[in-house]
Amino acid sequence: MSRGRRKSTAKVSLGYLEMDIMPIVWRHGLVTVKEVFEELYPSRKLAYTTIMTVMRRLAHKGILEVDDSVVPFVYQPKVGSQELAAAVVDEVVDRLLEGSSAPLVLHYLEHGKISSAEQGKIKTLLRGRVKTE
Amino acid sequence: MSRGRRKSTAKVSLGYLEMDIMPIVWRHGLVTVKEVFEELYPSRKLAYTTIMTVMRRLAHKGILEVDDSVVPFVYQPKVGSQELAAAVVDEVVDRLLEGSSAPLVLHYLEHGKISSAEQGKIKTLLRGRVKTE
DNA sequence: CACATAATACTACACACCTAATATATATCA
DNA sequence: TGATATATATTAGGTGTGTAGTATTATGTG
Repeated sequence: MSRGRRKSTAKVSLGYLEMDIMPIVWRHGLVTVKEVFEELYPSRKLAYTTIMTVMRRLAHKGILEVDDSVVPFVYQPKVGSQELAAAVVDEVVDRLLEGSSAPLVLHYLEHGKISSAEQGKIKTLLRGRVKTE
Repeated sequence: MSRGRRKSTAKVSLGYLEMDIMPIVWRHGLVTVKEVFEELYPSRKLAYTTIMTVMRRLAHKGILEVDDSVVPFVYQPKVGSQELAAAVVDEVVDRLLEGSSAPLVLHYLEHGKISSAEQGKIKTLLRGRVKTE
């Protein structure tokens, strides 16, 4: 059945500030600490060095990649948003829901905002599904 | 669009051990520290007092309720698994995916195990959906 | 090149969570 | 009721994350 191992991104655990920074990085693709700092500043009055510390930690975790051959350093994401979100959420699903994602899916279908386009994708997926169980 | 407040369960944040304990509590409904300890022990060789400390913390967070009128104390969940999982995952979705749950839903429809019964529910839901967005 | 400016490195503190040892209180049994 | 077993309370160390100050290094400018 090859339900295979928890794939690549193992041992994922992110703090809230780390999570808040990631979307900015994804939007930019290549980004400096300063750019993240300035984009985040209006909503979160954090020190520049705070952002730097956190971005360094993200790099240390393998979630960001740093090019330190130029100054200021240029950061870029090593994993995509869906991949990372799925990895983080998997930890929760595995623990709280003991692996069954269905309740969560139902929850979001009921309460989340899903565009028509996405509903279409879902229907298509459902048609072609192999019923696992 | 009433992006409204995060409903009841506000400020949800659980550690991994806290999460590992919750399914046991849900299964029992009413449970003592000892029962949780014994059920968890085969897979996690933790001290009895460790479980006690964590369960007390969960109670402090309002996730468990304690009846200390009897000894040993009896704990019970104050929130259901789906509700709690959704609250925790919402934090991640709001941050990493900036609120759009669709990518996650698609991810689980593709990679998660969804029973036929659940697929049926999903289809029904989809049929009756108000297309938001 | 000297100085100002910008960036990075280092250090640190607070709090949450995991873990558990030790101390104290509560039941239970002979 | 005294001893024993059981449970709870207290205390604490280690690590991760949020936050940021200070020190050091690199860059740009006159």
